[in-house]
Amino acid sequence: MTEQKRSGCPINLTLEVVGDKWSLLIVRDMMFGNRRHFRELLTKSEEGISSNILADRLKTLLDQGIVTWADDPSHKQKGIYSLSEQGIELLPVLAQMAGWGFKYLDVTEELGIRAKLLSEGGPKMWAEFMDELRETHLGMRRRRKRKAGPDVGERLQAAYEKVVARKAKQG
Amino acid sequence: MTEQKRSGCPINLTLEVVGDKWSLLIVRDMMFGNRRHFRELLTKSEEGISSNILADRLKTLLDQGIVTWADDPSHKQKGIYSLSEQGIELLPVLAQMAGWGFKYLDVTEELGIRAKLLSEGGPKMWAEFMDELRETHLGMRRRRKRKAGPDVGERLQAAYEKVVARKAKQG
DNA sequence: CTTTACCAGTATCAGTTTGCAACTGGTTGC
DNA sequence: GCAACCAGTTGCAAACTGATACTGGTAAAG
Repeated sequence: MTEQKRSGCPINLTLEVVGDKWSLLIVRDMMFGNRRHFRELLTKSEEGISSNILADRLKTLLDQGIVTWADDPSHKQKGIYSLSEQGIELLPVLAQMAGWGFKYLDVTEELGIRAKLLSEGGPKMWAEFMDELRETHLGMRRRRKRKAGPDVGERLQAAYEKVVARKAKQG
Repeated sequence: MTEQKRSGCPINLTLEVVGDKWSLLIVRDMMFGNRRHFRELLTKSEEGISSNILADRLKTLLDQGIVTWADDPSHKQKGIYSLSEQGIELLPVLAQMAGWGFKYLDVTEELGIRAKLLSEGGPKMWAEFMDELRETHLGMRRRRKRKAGPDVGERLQAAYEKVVARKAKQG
């Protein structure tokens, strides 16, 4: 109600919505890790979010229309969180942030490989990945023709696992 | 020293650096408003940042190498803040955030017009603007040939002023 | 040369947010 | 029917935020 905006600038408004240390990480985990349940987001979080913060951020992401919620028919207690179109369209923001972080910050190899590929892939790859997200989160048929090879999501995941495996072998 | 990272993920690391409600607004004002002095950033801030927060954020932006500081020869007390290459390369992040905010949030017309143009202009326009920023902040000669028309920065500013003028006339 | 305006911050302190840890109330699988 | 799992909620100390006042100095005007 009394939530007054500091200004009507699009950058400011975006920051008021997702400009904190956790919201975009939740979106990231839903996008790239396909975490859809509260417990998944909680326990598989690389950064170790705490449950009250997760609950609070999910509430605002829901209020903002960035994610949606639905019953999980397989389990009376479970709910499924999905990205909305608005949430899916945060991908380019995340991709640019990932690219910048990869270039300038002290990124670990296994967690940086996705950023590298996504950055090299550019807007075309992002659009393809967003189409895949529309399929898994919105239940939409893909507009774009399915490419011959594996999905963008699968390629990113495979590249990540390859690095993890190599590092494990090296010890 | 004891500043431990939550994870080595590029998105997380980026958020740890600029994932708060003010840092990117300071960068925005330096980029699009050419605010270079403390007082300019303080008093011309659309959102009304307070001096302690501004001082604190400038300190971390300096620590992170996103902005640099130099004496202003014209005034013994003034310093000039400039964007580094690393800071200039935050432009695509800001542009994507601006585009998303413009599309989904309650942006005012005069503050949204730059976002609209920048979004429509795409990566090519961003690259051109970044070259202009390298000129004004790094003192570099432009690599790209100077286009016939006015600068991107000038075009954005002119579009903003046009909207302001029209709204003033209307009432 | 002295008064006023401007400059870059710092200090203080109340209010808010964060985040760990423990807990609630329920469901599912064995 | 009992252990494990589910989605959160609660309590509380510590950290962070932000409005306001203030410091110590420089520049410009009269």
